[in-house]
Amino acid sequence: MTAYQIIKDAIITGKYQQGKRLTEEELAEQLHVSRTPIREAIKQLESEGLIIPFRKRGVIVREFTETDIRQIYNLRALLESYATGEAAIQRNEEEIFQMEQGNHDYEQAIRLLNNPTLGDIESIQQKNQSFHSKVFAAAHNEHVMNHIERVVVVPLIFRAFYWYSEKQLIQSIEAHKTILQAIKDRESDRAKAAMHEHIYLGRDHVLKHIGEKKLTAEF
Amino acid sequence: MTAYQIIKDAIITGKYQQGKRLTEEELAEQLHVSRTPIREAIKQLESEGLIIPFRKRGVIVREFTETDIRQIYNLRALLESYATGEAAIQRNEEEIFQMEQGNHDYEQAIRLLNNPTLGDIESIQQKNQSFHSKVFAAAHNEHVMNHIERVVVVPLIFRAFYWYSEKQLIQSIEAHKTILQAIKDRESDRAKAAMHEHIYLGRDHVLKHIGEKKLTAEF
DNA sequence: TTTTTCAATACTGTATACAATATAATGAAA
DNA sequence: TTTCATTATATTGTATACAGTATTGAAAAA
Repeated sequence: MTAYQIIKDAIITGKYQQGKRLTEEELAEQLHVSRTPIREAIKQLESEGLIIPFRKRGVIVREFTETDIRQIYNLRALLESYATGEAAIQRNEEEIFQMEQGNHDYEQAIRLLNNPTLGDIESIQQKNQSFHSKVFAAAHNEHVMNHIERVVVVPLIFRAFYWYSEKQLIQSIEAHKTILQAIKDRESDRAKAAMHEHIYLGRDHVLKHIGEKKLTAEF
Repeated sequence: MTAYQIIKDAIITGKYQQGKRLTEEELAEQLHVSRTPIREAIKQLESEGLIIPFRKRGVIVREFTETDIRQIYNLRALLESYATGEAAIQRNEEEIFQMEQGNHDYEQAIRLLNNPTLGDIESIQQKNQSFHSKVFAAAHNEHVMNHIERVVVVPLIFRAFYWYSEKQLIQSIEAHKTILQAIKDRESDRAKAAMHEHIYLGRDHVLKHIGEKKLTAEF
């Protein structure tokens, strides 16, 4: 694990809470490395928008407002739906197989769920992302892919899965199946629209819950 | 000027040609700085996709194929048209004024053009970008803005403005005016579509000319 | 008390030396 | 002559010292 990954994880999981100030020296000591790799990590995280400079005295972990979250999800919807539409045109049989497998894994993980732990949630989240990635890969468009990967990962949002009811999780499997079928049928517009809607459902789910329960580190 | 900006400019202007290999030490010597700021610059340029690692022995300036150019312009069209549609909804009077001023400056620069030098072309290009930026600013969406800023860099390498005829330049002023009017009228879809088309014209212009005259550093 | 000036300090920014490592070159074995 | 193992070398990765600078705090002036 690089310093970059460690710090990023600490932010995403909420170990470094929003608004927390970080200095190079402090991080270097915590991770038992020199300031050099820490500086590198900070620069990168800054460019990703996860931290922001704090008047030449280190950085602070960025706080995301409801507006930020809405804008980020809308951007995701824009990019991912575009890529999905392209995937419906460019995909080959091998990629169809990969996507089917990806969604199968996702479905399995959900069906086996019972009294989920934080680790289970993370695993589900990861399998969901893996399915999405397989869809984008089928678009054969490196540039769109890069932009999708750069869309800000909002801290603590992985917990959205924690808030899903069993019914909602099963609906998300169905959404994946709809997307996949449209891609198989080369119905580009339909695949695109289905992905768009799928992400909007996720967005609204998150927005509904951040109101109820503020995103904090306590779990 | 930071090391980052110097190297980036050298790539955009073609001083460092596509395929050229660069090492930290070499760059450090050329720019009369130590390897530290060079490393920082390289990391950033790598993340922007302008250079790619060359088997742990420095980096090479990335080469872009016709497919890359098409994909990048399509992505630009997607993001910029989205932002333009949002701008038509979110804009305020001050921003309208800024956009008008921006396009006025662009028009002036073109009308005064006569036997243009490379500097003139660069100035026009910059004024065009300035107008576009003012449109995106009116969208009040930092996240989309960040993505747009990342996608407009590569097209700079291909110097679209160098090949524009006077007639085409005047057409681009008109396109800006159409976009601006739609934003003023809060006609979101129309503004979006006009921007989309404007960028597609730019794309096709570039694609047409990369075949004719190879893009080299001699200028 | 409020504002201004100045010094202290808490940092970041840069240079440099050295460690680690992948690649290239060399020579030995097949 | 080709393949494999070994050494040399080019180059990145990391630690560290010191330079530079904005911010803070303290003292002096208003």
